[in-house]
Amino acid sequence: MLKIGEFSRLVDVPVKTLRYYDEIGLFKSDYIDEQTGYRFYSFEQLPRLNRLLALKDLGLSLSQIDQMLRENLSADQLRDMLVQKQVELEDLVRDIRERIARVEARLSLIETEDKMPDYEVVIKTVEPILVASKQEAIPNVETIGSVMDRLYNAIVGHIVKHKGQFAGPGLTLWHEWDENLQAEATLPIKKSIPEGDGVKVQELPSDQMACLVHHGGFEGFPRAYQSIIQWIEANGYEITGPNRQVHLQFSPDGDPKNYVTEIQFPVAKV
Amino acid sequence: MLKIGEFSRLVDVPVKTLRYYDEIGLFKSDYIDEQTGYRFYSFEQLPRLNRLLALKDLGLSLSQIDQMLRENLSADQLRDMLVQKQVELEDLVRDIRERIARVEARLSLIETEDKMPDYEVVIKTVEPILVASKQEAIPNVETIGSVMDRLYNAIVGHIVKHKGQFAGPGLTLWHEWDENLQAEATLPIKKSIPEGDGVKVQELPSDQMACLVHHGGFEGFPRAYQSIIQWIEANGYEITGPNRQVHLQFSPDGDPKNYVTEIQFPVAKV
DNA sequence: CCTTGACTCTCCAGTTACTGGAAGGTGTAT
DNA sequence: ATACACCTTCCAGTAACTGGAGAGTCAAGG
Repeated sequence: MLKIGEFSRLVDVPVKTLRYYDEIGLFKSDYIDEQTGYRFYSFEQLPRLNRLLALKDLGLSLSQIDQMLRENLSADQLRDMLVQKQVELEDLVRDIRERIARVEARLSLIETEDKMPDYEVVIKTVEPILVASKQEAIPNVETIGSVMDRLYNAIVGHIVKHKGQFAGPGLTLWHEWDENLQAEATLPIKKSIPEGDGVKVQELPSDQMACLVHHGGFEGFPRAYQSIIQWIEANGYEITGPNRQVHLQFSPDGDPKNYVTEIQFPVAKV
Repeated sequence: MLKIGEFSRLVDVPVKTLRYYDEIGLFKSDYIDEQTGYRFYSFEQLPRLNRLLALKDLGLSLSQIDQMLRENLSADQLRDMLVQKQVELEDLVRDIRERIARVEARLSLIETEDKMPDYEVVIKTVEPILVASKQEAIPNVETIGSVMDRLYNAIVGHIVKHKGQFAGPGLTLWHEWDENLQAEATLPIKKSIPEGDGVKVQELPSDQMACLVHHGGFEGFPRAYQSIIQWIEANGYEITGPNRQVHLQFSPDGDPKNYVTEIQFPVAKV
């Protein structure tokens, strides 16, 4: 019979931890002196504790270990648990690898720019959203403003005509980037309305998006786009569809300095 | 101004989490209605939150992030933190890889034996220990018992002669395994005593040991040794010195069934 | 105008696997 | 007798939330 301190030294487990295992019923002392409350451990307990430590070393939780020690389960069950743990650990390694890649991307950004980046890119999942939309080709960059105005006005008119309810800020989808610029203006609505007047009604799907928030007028967009695209490449994603501009704060006659636009690119891991 | 739920949807962060960040002062709402206590958030807060999320994505703790957002630190400090994080993450990956290897080793053990292993091997660090010891060659396996008896008796005699104090169970070191078997019997003592009678006094160093506890007589040792050596190989360790048998429970005239012996091999990762 | 349902508030408890500390009792060596 | 090493219980804290109870607020529909 060994006192807790001796046993602790023998098995190289802190006294506090042994008391904790005792408390939660995972590993009880063999015998307790009723007078003093001293715990005593025996050599016969060593196999159980060593099994416990070995399983802990595999990364299993104490409650899992408790289960395994209590009901001595079949080899099949045991193998299942271990295989599951294996998968879990491999997932974890992948996650951490990605994280390391992000840290490295940021480090290289610091090397080149010598400061925190201007824009922060975050990955998030957007909800599906019901919108009324209208699409049009844009002949050249100078006309973007007027075309978008026209598209949004047409959608607003159509929604009002059908007594639809607005459900949030407008967002523009960019379908083509080459010579023939294709923009789709959309306005979220609460319930579906009939199509017509060149206005389509559709649900934009839920998707994983790389997002960046831009404050100010459109003249700052090129830098913002450059940042987000650079980030997407540096972090091993690829673009999987049309990007969005969410006009969080916008009024056609307001001061562009107060505009807030979120740029979103649907992405997936390469 | 957005209510917490709207803001939550915008940034894809749970309401509960926003309230928590508010509570710990990491990210406060822009304005609180004094009547209702409702929190309101503004678009101007987006950059700060996005930076926060980006840093969290790198695996930094909230208190580190708080620090980084509060005092906007130099590029050097930032780089240091990131490099440190990088090292930390790489260590973590290594740890998990080892864990995966252990899980795989156990799985393959299950495949071959179709049950939990008889012996559990654990890695632990043993404390340095002061011992009186005597070494001798053992001509053949049959004589082990008598030789060990003689050695231990000699050491006991020597310790008693010098009024030394015993400090725990005896342990045997095995120096050579080939034809010429070399065993060193040792007995822990509390304080140093003079050498003599062929008895040496030395401090066994602290070391990392692969350990296994065997219950019963010496006839079971071959299987135990096989198990531990197999484990050491399967888990990518190598043996770095003489192994020990710690005679936790032993008396020369007791019933061998009650013997408890811990077999320890000093090991290091390959 | 009232009700309903969605939303918000605060406060409290629980999660994991311990770790640290305080206050007080026990065992042994000098 | 006393010092000290060791043991006991109980309480609090860790990180980053998550869940729930009970109560107040807001906007839309009937």
